[in-house]
Amino acid sequence: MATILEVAKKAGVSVATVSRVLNNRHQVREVTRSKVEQAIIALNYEPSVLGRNLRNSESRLLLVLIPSIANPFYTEIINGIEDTAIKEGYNIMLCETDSNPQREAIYFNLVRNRMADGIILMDPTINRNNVLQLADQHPIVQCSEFDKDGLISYVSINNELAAYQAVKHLIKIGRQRIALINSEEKFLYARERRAGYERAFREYGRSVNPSYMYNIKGLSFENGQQAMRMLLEQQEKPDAVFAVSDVFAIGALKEIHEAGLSVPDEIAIIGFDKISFSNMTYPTLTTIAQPMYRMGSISAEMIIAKIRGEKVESRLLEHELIIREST
Amino acid sequence: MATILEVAKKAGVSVATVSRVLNNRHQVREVTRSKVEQAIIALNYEPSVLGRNLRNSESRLLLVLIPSIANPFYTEIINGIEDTAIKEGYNIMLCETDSNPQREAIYFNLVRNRMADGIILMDPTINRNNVLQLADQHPIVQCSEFDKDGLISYVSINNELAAYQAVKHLIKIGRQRIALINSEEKFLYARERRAGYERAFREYGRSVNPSYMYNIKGLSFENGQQAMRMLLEQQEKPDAVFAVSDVFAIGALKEIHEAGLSVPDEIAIIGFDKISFSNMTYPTLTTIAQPMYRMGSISAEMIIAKIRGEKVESRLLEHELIIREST
DNA sequence: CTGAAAGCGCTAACAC
DNA sequence: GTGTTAGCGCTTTCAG
Repeated sequence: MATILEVAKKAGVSVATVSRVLNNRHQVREVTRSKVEQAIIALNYEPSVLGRNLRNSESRLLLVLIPSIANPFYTEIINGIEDTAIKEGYNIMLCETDSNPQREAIYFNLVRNRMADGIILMDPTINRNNVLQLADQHPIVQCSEFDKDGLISYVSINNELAAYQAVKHLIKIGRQRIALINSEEKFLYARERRAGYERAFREYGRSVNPSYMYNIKGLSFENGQQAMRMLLEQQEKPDAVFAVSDVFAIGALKEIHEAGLSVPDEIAIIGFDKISFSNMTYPTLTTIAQPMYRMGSISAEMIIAKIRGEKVESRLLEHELIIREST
Repeated sequence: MATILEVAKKAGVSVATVSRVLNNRHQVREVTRSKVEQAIIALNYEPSVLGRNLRNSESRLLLVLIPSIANPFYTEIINGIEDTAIKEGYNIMLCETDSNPQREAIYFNLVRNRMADGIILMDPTINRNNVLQLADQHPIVQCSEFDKDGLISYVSINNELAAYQAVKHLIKIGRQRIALINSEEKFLYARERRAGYERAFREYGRSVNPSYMYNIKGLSFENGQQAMRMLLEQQEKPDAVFAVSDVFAIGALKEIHEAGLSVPDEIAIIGFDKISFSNMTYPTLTTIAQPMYRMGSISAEMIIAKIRGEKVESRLLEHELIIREST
């Protein structure tokens, strides 16, 4: 494996000159440059990023932390991150926390020990103190879930408003008993979406029925299915469901099918996120579209700006109600 | 940001000693060790992996190349990779190629310039010559799709046999007109699965009907849906479909529903992979389960062994036919 | 058991 | 325009 020194010798120049052509500094004569380039080709030389990183004290790596890569909500965000990261000369290290604090600790150390230049954090279950402590020393941006105190920059959507619009849509199509399948309320998005649900009820002079509101642990299809099973066991079944994720909604839909009920005739259902599956269900799923790709690409821009020492502003992006067959 | 030198000074020892306690070398007196440890805590010191990497000429990073993170087939494999990588002190850089040769080139360079110690390659569309050239110089393992010439280590399953069993299952439940929704045959798995499909036909003395065999571009739900649409336009509709991925099968299922046909009564359908969503469709999907987690974890073990300079053997793992409601 | 010192491969002052 | 040289932060002989 050739080094810069060997290239320099072969080309009959100094390592500094080689470094200059490598980094496209324009203070190199054309003749010299081509001599160097030939030596590079002859030796099949590839500059070691290890030396460069140490010298520049940077890794050009972005750490992206998600709870689970299997959750399709994150995949499009990651696309957005990756595209802009590459454009800016960064690569991403995608890591799953499994919402496991130990893993989280390992990954946080990756930025402490300079393996990564910054973190885009998408795990909502994170320990708040640890994050704040890390944010004190290192660039960090939260995407989707965030800390309301505003100490850490974030990009997200207006969850309260989105939920409000979702439930209002169900009310407008004439539904009376609207259930809520929600996550645990330790998550900000869960609290805000419940608030939106309640606001819609208030606005139409209705009172919420706590037995129609489920907070479930976990984020999988099966969890949504379980919640729906409980809901269907009630004396008076709901005639509509607002699920705070498409994944939950799809699980719920499955359960409704198994119970032999029809969607949307007997039960209307609305999800959240607009993951690609949501268009493959039968019937297709009404949902709130989050601008996931943009959320990712803006997160990447923000974290890179922070790494460069620039000031950045948190952002709330637009969402959109997508009406399809399930309502 | 404290350096090893500052710690050494504070503890009144040399940097060598600090390095020794950092790396748990046992040739350090207990008193000295604790002096150093206190200094580390006092200074809130974190060793820089940049210096260490340069010195050791390794990055402890594994590059994982997949066509698309949105494809659920890969997500469980990645889980397997990540778990064993962490156990061995490696982290993974997950990168999407989008089956784009330019991106592929960027990522291949990551190992050439020592940003990553090795590659787990899962993109089937890769340029063969480039891979072979890279494999000549750097550790690389193929997962799932591989090169039959055996020049590069791989872990996969017996695709021909799996497809044969899938089709045999359809024959055994009495289906006469069994269609095949396949990928492009530039992929080895597509060729092998077709071979398995044909073997089952031969074994039962049937001849294949080319108009029931579709090779489609792309890997998305929509592609499966399109293929099914074509299939349903034939004078004599198929009464069963073998799709080479669950994603295709789910798209096909959607199209069958839209055509008002019932599954499995009018058309039986079998997928491939056993992604989690395959259990949430209506009806649930019969499929071939690939041992995705194990494929991932074995790939990781193999690449790490290679990095260490050990010899490794390619592996074909067991699959399993999972019969559910769609057949 | 500990320290001195060389050096991993690169970049960027600084000098000419 | 180009070369010399001093590190970036760490690990590891080699001495003692």
